[in-house]
Amino acid sequence: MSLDIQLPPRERLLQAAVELLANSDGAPVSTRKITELAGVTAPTLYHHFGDKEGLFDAVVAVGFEQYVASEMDLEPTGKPLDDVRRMWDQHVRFGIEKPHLYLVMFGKVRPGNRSNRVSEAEALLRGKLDRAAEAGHLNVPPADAVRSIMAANIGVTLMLISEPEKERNFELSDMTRDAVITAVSSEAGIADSATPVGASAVVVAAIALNAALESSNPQQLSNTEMKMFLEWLHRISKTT
Amino acid sequence: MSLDIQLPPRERLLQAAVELLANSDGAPVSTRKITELAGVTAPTLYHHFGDKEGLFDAVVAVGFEQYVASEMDLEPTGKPLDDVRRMWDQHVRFGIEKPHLYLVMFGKVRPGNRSNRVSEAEALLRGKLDRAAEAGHLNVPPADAVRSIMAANIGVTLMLISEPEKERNFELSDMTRDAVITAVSSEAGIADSATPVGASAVVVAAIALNAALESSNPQQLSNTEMKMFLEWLHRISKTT
DNA sequence: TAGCACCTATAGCATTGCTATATGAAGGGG
DNA sequence: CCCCTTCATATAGCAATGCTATAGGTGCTA
Repeated sequence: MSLDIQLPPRERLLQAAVELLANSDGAPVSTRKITELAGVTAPTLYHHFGDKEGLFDAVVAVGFEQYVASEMDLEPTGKPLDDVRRMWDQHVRFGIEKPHLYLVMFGKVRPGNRSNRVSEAEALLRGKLDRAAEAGHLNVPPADAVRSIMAANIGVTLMLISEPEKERNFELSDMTRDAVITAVSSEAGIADSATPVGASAVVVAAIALNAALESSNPQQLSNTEMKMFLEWLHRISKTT
Repeated sequence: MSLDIQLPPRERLLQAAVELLANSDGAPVSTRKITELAGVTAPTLYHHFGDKEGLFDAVVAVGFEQYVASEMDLEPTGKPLDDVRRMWDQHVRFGIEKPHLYLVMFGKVRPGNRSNRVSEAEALLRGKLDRAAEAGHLNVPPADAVRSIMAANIGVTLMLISEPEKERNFELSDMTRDAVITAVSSEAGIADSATPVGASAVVVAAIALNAALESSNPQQLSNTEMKMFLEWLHRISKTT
């Protein structure tokens, strides 16, 4: 019942913890089971990790390295918001593939006491969103965008994990992902490659904007600016 | 250190459990502390609730009754999607006000094993969304809409709970709420009564145009014109 | 009063996380 | 070669945990 491969005890403990954590369905894993599987006695565990929590922190750290690596593996597409979409998908995939690890990493919420894992994951997203903001693709401050996206991403992943494997509907993820990303981006949903062709969309949107402007004049533009803007808008609307 | 008010032991146990759960910051609550506070011995607890989990289930059941009651308290506005928005807000409020209870109700995720509490909460939303669908306000099947909204709602609430009280930014909630609801609704946000007055119609239209322009550049404007046009468009889109 | 169902208490078991203390092994300086 | 230090592991056991076998009230109905 012990791990055959002869590794240093520290590694064996980590490996045993990972294995037991993965196999015991969310039920708490005892240090005794871990040390037994690792072929080691209790004090060894506490010598290396100080604490049960320390051991699990180490496990989580390993998992998080994998997480970061998998997020970094994605080559930038040049479009920051597309990168964000792929990071979302990667996040969900990670959660589905290693649900127990994910739950320890992102599922253990404590009031007023956010895990720094979540913060680190946010930082990864933040990088992309900053670039998106620089490129004028963002509608809201990147800090706000990151939290909204992250919250939804975690919520969706938790829900998918909680569902029986057979019932999992990943459209939930795509739908929610596009919803929140669209909401923070100035690309709006129409920009989605899934939507029709170019010219007509421009015309339709231009007409709509024209109509909207007629009913309420925003103060963001001066009178002269607005006049010119409307003129251009008119020109665009007349495109074929 | 025991509860003065003389209630039946069952109620005292429940009350003690609630109190300890609320005060011990996420740390596990021992049955001994509970029975001690309730002025009762261990077997009494197990007689009434069978299990520690049974006791907490009862606590959660009580909390859930409060949750449902608070959701039911909202009078229908006649616009199902507005009702959904108010239910979202109520959900978040409940989580913020009783974080520990909320975490037990919605935060304990187990792989492939969803709590029926969550399902019940979904059912409440489902009612409104079915009505929205009947009225033709939905873009996707109500079953899909419910899951997306619920996942985001829980994700946002968990994130708000995890943040230090002082840093809580409830705009996160509003933003994400409108994002997911808009995404599933065919109202396309513009007609939405919840999105304030005229100005936002301009914003939405501007965003749409911006998006359309990105995928296809019309030749009606020169490069410099287009650059300026986009700049102004951007400014308009940033209206509140 | 007797019987009966219901509720509660005494005392203790097995398991949990963790530790005070001791033992072993490896290396370096005399 | 021996001693000393340092690191790593083991022996044995503690306090706290969830839970229970058993027995003792307590209030009804007959």
